Amino acid sequence: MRLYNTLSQKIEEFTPVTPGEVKIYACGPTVYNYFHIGNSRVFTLFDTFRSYLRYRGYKVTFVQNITDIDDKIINKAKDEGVLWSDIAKQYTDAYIEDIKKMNIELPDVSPKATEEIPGMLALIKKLVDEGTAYVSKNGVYFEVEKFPAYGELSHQNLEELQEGARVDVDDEKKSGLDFALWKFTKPGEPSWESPWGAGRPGWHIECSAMSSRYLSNTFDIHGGGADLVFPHHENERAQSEAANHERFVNYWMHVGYMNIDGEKMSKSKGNFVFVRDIIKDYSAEVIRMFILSAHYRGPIDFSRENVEAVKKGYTEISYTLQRLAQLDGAAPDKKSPYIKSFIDALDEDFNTAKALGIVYEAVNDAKNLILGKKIDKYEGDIKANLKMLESDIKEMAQVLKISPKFEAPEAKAKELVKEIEKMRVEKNYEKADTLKKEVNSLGYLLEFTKTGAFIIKELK
RNA sequence: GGCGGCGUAGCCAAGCGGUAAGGCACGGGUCUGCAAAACCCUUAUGCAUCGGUUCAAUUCCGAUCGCCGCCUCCA
Repeated sequence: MRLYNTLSQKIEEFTPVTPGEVKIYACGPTVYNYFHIGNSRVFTLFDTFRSYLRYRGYKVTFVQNITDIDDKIINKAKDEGVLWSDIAKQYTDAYIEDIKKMNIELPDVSPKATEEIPGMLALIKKLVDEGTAYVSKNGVYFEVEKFPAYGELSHQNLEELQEGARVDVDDEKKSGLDFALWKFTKPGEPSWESPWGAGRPGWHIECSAMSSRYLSNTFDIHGGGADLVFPHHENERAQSEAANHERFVNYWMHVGYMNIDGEKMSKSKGNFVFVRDIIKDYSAEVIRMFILSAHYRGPIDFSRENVEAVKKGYTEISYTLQRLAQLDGAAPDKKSPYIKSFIDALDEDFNTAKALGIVYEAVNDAKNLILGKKIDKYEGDIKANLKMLESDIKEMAQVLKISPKFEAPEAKAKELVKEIEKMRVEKNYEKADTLKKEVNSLGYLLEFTKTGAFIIKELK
């Protein structure tokens, strides 16, 4: 398998630290609001990636933090006149609800910042003791000058960063680029004790502490949205490597933005759609398929029209699987060449768009074989080939977690169809049409083909 | 100003040195008693523009134009 690494800006062969195991850390939500479809791109992408890694035989450990203490949470609490911890609790619960609605598996570990303070303090202490961090009036700061590799991940050099810096210069800091590891308490704000004074953690330190604790100092893959490359991941890397004197992360995976009308969807622009709203109109599978329809590193433009188009494709897959399920026979002990193409596509920097194209091709073959068309690459018994395709399509859909859910047609529908077939033989078309309408009203589409009648549960 | 990305048919989207996957839409047709979100065909001598390298470029290099993003909280 090969993956693009933000650090090297190249696609590299993926080699895990421990053979057969993959340790992944992805930055999770700051719980001050519901998450939107753009945020869910990262969650969905890593969830699908996790599924694929398992399919490829890896044991996966996936850690994703929950930032439950932060300026935005404090501000929201002030605005609403409630406790900051109530805000954190409310939106943590909402996050878990929404994740479940999206059929995203919860991480193996979901550490909360407020429960990991000791680990963060230990890390900060190391940095202070070694002189990489210093204590100022407002908090404890990481001194960027002391970490020569600073800027490598985001491909910036210090001078340019300093020139471009739009940050207000804080006289208490040695450099505008230095960032807070620990912020001393301001009146009315939550705080924890520390050797340097009461305060709360800076934003970046939690990920460094948690990834070390739950994965290891050096782990395989660190991911998140492309907007985290700088400063968040750059800072994490600086802290961790300065403290541990070990390589922090082997592969950095960054997911592109979801746009609306060509512009990044973001909470500050207000051009977002909450997952809890869109999920009312589209199934988790359709939304996931929409997200997977573009390569993860590029942008994807959200619009109802684009999701609608994907939904039609999804419906086609569902209908074909329903048709296949109604054929008797067992899958033979072999696979179509599509499985290999599918793996090849995903092995090359997780190209889900290409993989989806392969699913469609398999679906198309199945449709044609059902009609009794000859396709050169399929030899032998048609039903066996169809059952093979059914098994393969299901396999691919399961890996991508876009499996259509459907049940066998209900008994009443089957009876009616038998009756319709009888009427057709008797050329009693009037009666047949009446019965057809009855089946339609049960929510089924009917197809009469040479291979037989198919009863398909209609997707709305 | 620095850094990064993008520009492929009406729309979405792969491909990234060897002659344009796939999806949606449109149009034409076929099967069918009638149907079918059933099937077939059609749709880019062309991949923003202009140059260059090469036997060969959408793919590499350079320039130009346009769009977007990061450099400030952001997935």
